[in-house]
Amino acid sequence: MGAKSSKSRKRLGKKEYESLSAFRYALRRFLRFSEEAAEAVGLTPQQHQALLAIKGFPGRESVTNGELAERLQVRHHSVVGLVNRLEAQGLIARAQGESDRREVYINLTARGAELLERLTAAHQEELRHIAPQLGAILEGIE
Amino acid sequence: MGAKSSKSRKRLGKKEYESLSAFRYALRRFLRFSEEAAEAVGLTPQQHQALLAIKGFPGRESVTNGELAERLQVRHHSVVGLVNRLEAQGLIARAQGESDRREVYINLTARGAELLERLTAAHQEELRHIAPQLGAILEGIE
DNA sequence: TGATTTACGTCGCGGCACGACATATAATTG
DNA sequence: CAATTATATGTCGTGCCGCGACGTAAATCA
Repeated sequence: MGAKSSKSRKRLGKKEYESLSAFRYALRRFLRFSEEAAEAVGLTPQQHQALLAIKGFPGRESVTNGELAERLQVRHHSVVGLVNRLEAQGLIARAQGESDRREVYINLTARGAELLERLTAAHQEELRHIAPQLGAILEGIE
Repeated sequence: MGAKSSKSRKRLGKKEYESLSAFRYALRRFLRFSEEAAEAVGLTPQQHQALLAIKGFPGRESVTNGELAERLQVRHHSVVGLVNRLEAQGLIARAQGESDRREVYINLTARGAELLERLTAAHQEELRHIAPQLGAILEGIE
């Protein structure tokens, strides 16, 4: 039948590209908001994400290096540098694992928690604002 | 009243941090998928986003440098380097603006369009897969 | 026409993610 | 229990990309 290409994949029309592009645009704008909020309190975007991943880890508020890497979706040794910079700023503290002394558990300091709280409040508000829009775009893709 | 801090902001409990962190985690996993899909066809993630932003621009399939910068949420001169690399790979073509000769219009070549089509199909499928999960997390934040 | 604005481009820097490799501790196994 | 293997963190050097500062050309305005 009307198969134009070798693989029998669905034809993609202008509308499909526009929907996907609109989704990425909305996403980039949210991430941009987030980047600027982080910088406004003296953090890089990645440092902010690390603090959130620690405090927001399911069931705990302390994570190992490897766990943090998984939550941030980066390699473990990328986390090392990130944690070094956060430690230098006094926003997190390292503690060697008790049962397994290879592990390093990372905790927020009071100062780290305070910065994160401010950022989190701002992000909640922004997300409440854009969530309906994001949802609408996603439905256009389905 | 029970105001502990100077600013009368809402108290944030463990649950709020976990919700926001879960959202960012889901987002990072999607972006990671996207990064790997792009690399699998020989593109950097940013190059893929540029192609999508061009082909998915509302009502047109050709954009100026400045428009592209806005859609990607980066500075205009960050786009210049990106477009240079895409042009070198034969994925896009530049054309000087007709009415305003300062403008540069960027179009996809056939090869650029072909790569983008493959990536777009894969992304649609992935998004259909994770959209419900993303929606559920977002409702937990509202 | 001179001054200002707009659009694109160049240059060098810094942050961060990565691959390759190193070190320390734990677990396994013969 | 010594030797091996697996796991967790850390070091080093590289490359991509976004940015600020600045430059150039074309359009617009006074």
